[in-house]
Amino acid sequence: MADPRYRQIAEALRRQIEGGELRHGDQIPTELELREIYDASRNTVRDAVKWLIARGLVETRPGQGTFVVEKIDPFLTVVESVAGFGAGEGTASYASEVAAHRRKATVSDPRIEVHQADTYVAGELGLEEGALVISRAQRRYIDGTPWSLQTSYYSMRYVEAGARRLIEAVDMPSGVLNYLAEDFGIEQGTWRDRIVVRPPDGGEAFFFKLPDNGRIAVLEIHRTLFEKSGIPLRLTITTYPVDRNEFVMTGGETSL
Amino acid sequence: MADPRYRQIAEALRRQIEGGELRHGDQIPTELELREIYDASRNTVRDAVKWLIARGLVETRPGQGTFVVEKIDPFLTVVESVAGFGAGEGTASYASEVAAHRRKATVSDPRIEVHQADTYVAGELGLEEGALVISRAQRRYIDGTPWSLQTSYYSMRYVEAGARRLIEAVDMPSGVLNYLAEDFGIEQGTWRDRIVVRPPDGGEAFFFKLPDNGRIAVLEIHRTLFEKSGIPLRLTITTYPVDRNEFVMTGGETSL
DNA sequence: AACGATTTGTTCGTATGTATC
DNA sequence: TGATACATACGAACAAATCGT
Repeated sequence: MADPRYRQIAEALRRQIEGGELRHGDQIPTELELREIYDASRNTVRDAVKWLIARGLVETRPGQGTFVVEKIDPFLTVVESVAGFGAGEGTASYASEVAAHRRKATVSDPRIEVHQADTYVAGELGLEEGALVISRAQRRYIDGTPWSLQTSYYSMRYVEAGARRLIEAVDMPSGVLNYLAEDFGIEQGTWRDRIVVRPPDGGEAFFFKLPDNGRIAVLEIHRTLFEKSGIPLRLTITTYPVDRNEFVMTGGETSL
Repeated sequence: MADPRYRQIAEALRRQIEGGELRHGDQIPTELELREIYDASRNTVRDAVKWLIARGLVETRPGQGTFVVEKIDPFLTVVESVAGFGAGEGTASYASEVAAHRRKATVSDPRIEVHQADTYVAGELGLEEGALVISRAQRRYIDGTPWSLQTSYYSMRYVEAGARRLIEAVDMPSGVLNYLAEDFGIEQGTWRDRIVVRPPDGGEAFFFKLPDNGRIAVLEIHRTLFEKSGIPLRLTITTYPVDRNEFVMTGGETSL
């Protein structure tokens, strides 16, 4: 009784959704019908629907109606395999992510930029702020739907040492790390991950086709990879929409 | 011009907030003042404020006003240290998380329960669904504010093998893993992490004092730790409110 | 292609309740 | 206790999107 009317109506609908009476994709009663069912004004039932929207339970489609949101099949992302078998690189581990669910992964050719490192990138790569870095940004899709954005930052010193393919806008299926290891003897060592959940910016919201309902977020995994010597090799920032992914990381000592 | 009035007002306020004219904690104009400033009805300016609330930019306090939300100092959580130095256990790694920022960490005594494993727990621990498991649940605080909820699940076989302290409701500062290793020779091996972002349930919202504005989420890290032999040792689920944490994980091969 | 019916979106007005100082 | 500020609720009108005829 203490609860306001719009909350009572919203909770009643929520019970129907979570109880299975209204299933994913179903249309819920129209505002006019809800007005009669609960004997409330249209504005009040609209407040109830807004409360459900804010919690991601329903979505409205102008001219059509209000629908229970589709549950998205979570996709399992393997971020790391067992230590000692090497940090999975680029396309290789990405393909293995997809294999588990037999979906088709595609990767855009990288967009290459050379620019000055901001405070964060410089700090992670152990460079002076403003030092030149190469960024390689790729869009990754699964079954044609946008799945993640990935940008890797490298110090210019690898290019100066001859690794010119770093600044070529071509995907390296065998991996940048293999290229650096085989041709230049640069071996990877430890890595460090940082996980951040934050609201998306406009470009991300557009790329991931995120609804503009305020309850959305993206998850970022920042991986700083070091050379065997301990020098930072690269920083990779991968951005995922939070509603489409589960992440699995494996590591630690292994008995194999 | 195409945008509705409430959006225009909301965007104007958003620019003032992000541009620094309105700072964190500041009160924004009252609804009556906004009504005069933008020459709109009270309901319209309220719609604008609701839009800002949904995006986490402001919060309302009945009887007081509407305020720009305080930016929370992100706390750096070290989830894993370098492989080969062992998966950081309970209190030990938790204390090290806190040390970096000189904050005071406290942990509640665990709430112990013996119950039947559901599908997920049974699957992770390699048990039959319905098999008996021990759960040890703790609340963790930093400087007195709730910081995370942690529940660990163990198979009953460790208790049957004599590890009776597993079912005692006392915090083990030296760690459960040390106890199992030193007294019973059970050594830890690989681990696997799963990361999930989801809406909080009622208990979590209460514990973390999360505002009921629909845009909140919690981040769960599920760590399945294996014995050296490959048998699952325990499943630990740690739940964090997403607005208070950043996570750092380190691992991989090390050159030390 | 045009139209009408349906449904949600926006905006206003108004009244009353509740929380805080 | 009164003043201020946000919360809830109702009614009304028109706009915009969608769909079927």
